[in-house]
Amino acid sequence: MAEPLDPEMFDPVCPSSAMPIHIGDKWTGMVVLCLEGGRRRFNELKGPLRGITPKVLTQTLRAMERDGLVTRTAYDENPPRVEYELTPLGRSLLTLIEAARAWSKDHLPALLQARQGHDAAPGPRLLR
Amino acid sequence: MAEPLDPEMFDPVCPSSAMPIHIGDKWTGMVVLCLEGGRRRFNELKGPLRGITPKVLTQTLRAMERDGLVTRTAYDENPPRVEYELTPLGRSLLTLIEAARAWSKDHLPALLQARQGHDAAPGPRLLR
DNA sequence: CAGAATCCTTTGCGATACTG
DNA sequence: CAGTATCGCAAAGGATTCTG
Repeated sequence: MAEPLDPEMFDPVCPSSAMPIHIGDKWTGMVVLCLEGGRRRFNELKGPLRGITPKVLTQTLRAMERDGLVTRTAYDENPPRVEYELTPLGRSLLTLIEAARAWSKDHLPALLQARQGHDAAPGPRLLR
Repeated sequence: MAEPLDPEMFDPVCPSSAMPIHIGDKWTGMVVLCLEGGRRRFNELKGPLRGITPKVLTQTLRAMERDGLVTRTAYDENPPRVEYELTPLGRSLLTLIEAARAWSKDHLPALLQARQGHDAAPGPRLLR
C-alpha cells in the first residue's frame, strides 16, 4: 500500500523537546506523520517511533481513535493484523504540524541559542 | 501603558485541554496572550491566569526568559516592581497561536463530538 | 502479531506558608 | 509586591513480562 516507513524518519537527537509547540501528547504528532502516507500496521509504527513501548503506543492510538483522528481496523486473521489510518480530521492536523515546522525553521535556532546563552551565564549577572 | 487585563480573558470552561495542540507548558500560551498588548507586572498576570500560584507563574516566566521569549525588568523601588515583556521571538509565537485557533475553530467541534460519541458507545461495537 | 498486565519513576502542577 | 520554601499528589511515560 505504501513504501515501508523509514526507521530514521525522526532524528533522536532533534531538540523537539525544546519546541514550544506540541501536537497532542508525546507521540501523537509522530504517529500522524507516520500515517501520512497511508494506513499502517501496529508494529510498522514501532519502527520510526524508536523506543516506544507497546503499552504507550496502544494508549496513544486509543486516545487518537477516541478523538476521531484515526480509525482502527482489525482483520480476523491469524496471525492478527490491525491497521490504523488517519481520518480527515486527523489529516487536518498536518497543517498544524506544517505551521510548527515553519516556526521551528525560522525561530528554533534563536530559542536554542538563547537557552544556551542563559545556561552559560555564570549566574544572575550582577552589575559591576 | 496598556489597558488592564480582562480577568476573564480565558474561559475556565473552555475545552482547551482537549486541544491536540499546546504552546509550551500549561500556562505559556496564556502568558504570551497576556503580554501581547505590552509589558505587564507579575501580579497583573495573575488576574487572567486564574488560579495560578506564584510558584508556578515564576517557574513559567523563568522558563520563558531562559528561552528568550520574555524579558524581565526589575526596578529598584520599594515596594518592588517587576515587568515582563515579550521579545520578538516570543511575539513570533502569536502566529502559531493564531494557527491553533484557526484549527480549533474549524475542527475542534468535530473532535469533541467524536470523543463524546466514543464515550457514549456501550462498548467495542461487535459486528452483527 | 498485537496487544494486556503490572510495577515503577519522573515531572508538572497545586496548596500553603513565609519573606526582603 | 514579587517572589521563595516545602510538601504532596496525580498523571504520563517507561521497563518488563505474559498471552490469544
